[in-house]
Amino acid sequence: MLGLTERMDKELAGAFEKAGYDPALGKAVVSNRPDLCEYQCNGAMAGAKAYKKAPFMIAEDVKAQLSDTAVFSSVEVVKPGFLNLKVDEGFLADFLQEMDGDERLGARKAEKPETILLDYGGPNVAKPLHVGHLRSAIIGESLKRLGRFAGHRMIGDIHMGDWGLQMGLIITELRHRKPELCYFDDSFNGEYPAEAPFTISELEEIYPTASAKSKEDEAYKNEALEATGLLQQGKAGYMALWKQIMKVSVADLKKNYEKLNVSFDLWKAESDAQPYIPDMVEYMKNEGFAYEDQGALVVDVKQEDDTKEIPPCMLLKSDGASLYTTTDLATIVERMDDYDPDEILYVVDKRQELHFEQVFRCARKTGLVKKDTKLTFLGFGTMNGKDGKPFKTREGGVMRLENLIADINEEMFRKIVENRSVKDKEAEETARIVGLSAIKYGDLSNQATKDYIFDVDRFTSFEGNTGPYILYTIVRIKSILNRFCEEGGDLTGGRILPAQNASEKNLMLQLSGFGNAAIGAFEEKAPHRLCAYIYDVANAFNSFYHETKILGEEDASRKQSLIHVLILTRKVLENCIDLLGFSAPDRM
RNA sequence: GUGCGUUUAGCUCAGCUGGAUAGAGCGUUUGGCUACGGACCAAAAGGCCGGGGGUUCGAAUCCUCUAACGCACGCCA
Repeated sequence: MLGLTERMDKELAGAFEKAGYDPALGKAVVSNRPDLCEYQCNGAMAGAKAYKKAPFMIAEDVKAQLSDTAVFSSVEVVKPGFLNLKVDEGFLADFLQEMDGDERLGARKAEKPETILLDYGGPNVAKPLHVGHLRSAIIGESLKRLGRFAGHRMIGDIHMGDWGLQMGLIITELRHRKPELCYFDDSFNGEYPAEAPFTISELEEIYPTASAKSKEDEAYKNEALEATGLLQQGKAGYMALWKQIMKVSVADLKKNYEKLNVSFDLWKAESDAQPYIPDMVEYMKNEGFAYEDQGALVVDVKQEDDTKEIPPCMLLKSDGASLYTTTDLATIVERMDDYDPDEILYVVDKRQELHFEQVFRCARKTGLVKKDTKLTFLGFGTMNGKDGKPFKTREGGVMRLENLIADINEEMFRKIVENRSVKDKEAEETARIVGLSAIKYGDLSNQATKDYIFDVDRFTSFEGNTGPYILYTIVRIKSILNRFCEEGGDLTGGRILPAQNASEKNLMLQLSGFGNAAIGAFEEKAPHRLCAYIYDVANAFNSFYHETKILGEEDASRKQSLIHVLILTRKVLENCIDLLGFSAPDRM
C-alpha cells in the first residue's frame, strides 16, 4: 500500500502538472509550523526561478487545481509561496484503517532487494566483551533488522578476531604455565584431549597477563610472535589448542550476545579467511599490484585526488606473516565467493576509518569485488562517561559488558520494586527487559557516528526521551486493552472514524508516518531517526490519552474506533522497538 | 606536521539534505489526580546555532578563512 505522504505527493504532483509545472515539485513535508498547518509544500518557491514567475502565483495556480481534493481539508497559500496543507480527517481515518490491516503497516518494500553482508560485533576471542563492543552489537543488530524489514537479504556476521598476535600471546603464556601439556610436545602424535585445559575465566585472565608481559619483555614478545607464526602455519599442537580456545570462547560469547538480544547468522572469524590468503597474494603479485617495499609486500592505494598521503596497503610483513589488512582483504574474497553480496557493510569503531579506506581501495583496484559491489564503512563514535572521557569503571579500568548490564539491571530492579509490589521473580525479569531498553535506546537515540555520553541515571529514567518511557507507554496501552477485553470488549469489531479533536488527529498523523520513519532510518543507516519517531508517537499518545475518555466513551462505534487507534499505536510502537532490538514487558 | 570529525539553551542531544518565529529531554519555576497506570499531562523562563567573511529572495544547513577540542596517520588489531 502507498504511504500517506506518497498519496499526498501524488495529489500534489497531479496539481502541479495540471497547472503546467513540473510534477516533481509536488512534495509534501511535515510542517515546521504546526500552528499553521500539518504539512507544507515548498515546490512553488523551488520552481520560481525556472518558470520566472513569482512563487506566490505558482502556488495559487496549484491551489486552484486542488479545489476538489479529497486528500486535503484545507490548502492555503502564504507569503513567499508556501502551500500550507491540512489532511482531511476522513481521508486520514480511512488511511489508518487500511494501515491497520496491512502487515507492513503501510511501509513500502524495497523494489530491488539486495544481499547485504553486515559485519558487526567483532569481538576478540579469549577476551571478555567490554563496553567498546556494545555499540557495534547494538547498532549492527538494529541495522540488520531495519534492512530485513525494508526487504533486503541481510546476513549478519560476527567476524571474530581469532588469528592475530593475541593468539600467540595466549599460547605462549599457557606454555609458560603448563609446559607439560601435550599441545606443546612436538613428539606427541596421539589424539588431543576433548576437554579444554582452561575455563573461560582463566582464559580471560591469561590474555591481559600475557599482553602486559610482552610489553616489558622483548624475549617473551618474540616468543609470542613466533607462536603466532607457527599457528598460522598450522602447527598441529597449536591448532588443537586454538580449537579449544575457540570452543570455550564462542560458548561464552553466545551467552553474552543472547543477553543483549543480538544474534548472528554467521559466526565467522578471521581464521576462516586464511585459506584464501596464499592465492590472493599470488594473484596480486602476478598482476603487478603488489611489490616489495622495505621488505614488506604492499599495494599502492593512492589516488590523484587525495588531499593527503594514503599509506600503501600492506599484505605481508617483512617476516612474511599476514596482518589485519591481509585478513580483511581475504575475508572480502571469501564473502564474494560465498554470497556475492551487493554490499558489505562494516559497523566498526570510526577510528578504523583509514584502515578500511585502504582495504576498500585495494579491493577495488585489484578487482576482488565487482565494480558495483558497495563497500561501506559505518564508523561509530566512542561511548564516554559523564566526564566526557572514554567510559571506565570507578577504578579506572575497562568496564566489562557483563558488569555494565548487571549494574543497569540492578538499578532497574530497584526502581521497579520501589514503585510496585510485584514478586521478585517477575521484577527481575522485567528489570532485564527494561534495562536492555535503557541501554539500547540510550545508545541508538544518538547519532551513530558521534561520540556520546553514557549516563546511567538518564538512560534508566522513566521520564524524558528514554527506553523505559517508551516501554511505559506500551505497557499503559496494553493495560487499557486488557481491561477493555475483561469488560467483554471485542478487539476486532468496528472501524477507525475521523478524529474529533486536535490531540487525536495529531496521534493519527504521527502513526501514519511509520513507514517513512522505518524505511528512512535504514536508508540513512540512522536508527536514531526511528528513536525520534517513536518518541513523537509516544508523546502524541500520552497527550491524547490524557484528554480522551476511552473505556468510558458512550458512543459504541466511537469507542470501538478509539480502541482501534490504541491497537494501531501499540502495533507501531512494538514494531519500532523490535526494529531497534528490544521488546516490552506486559507490566512494569 | 597532514588529514578527518566535533562545536546549537545551565547539562545531554535533535534539526528530515537551503524555507516561515531554531526544537526536545533533564534541571529550574508554576498549574492539574472522585476517569481507563500521575512512572503522566499542561505551561513559563532559558539561544549572536564557536567566531569572521561570502553565495541568494532566504543559511544552523552550502563555500572560504579562523579558533578550541577529539581522533587517525606501514610491519598491533
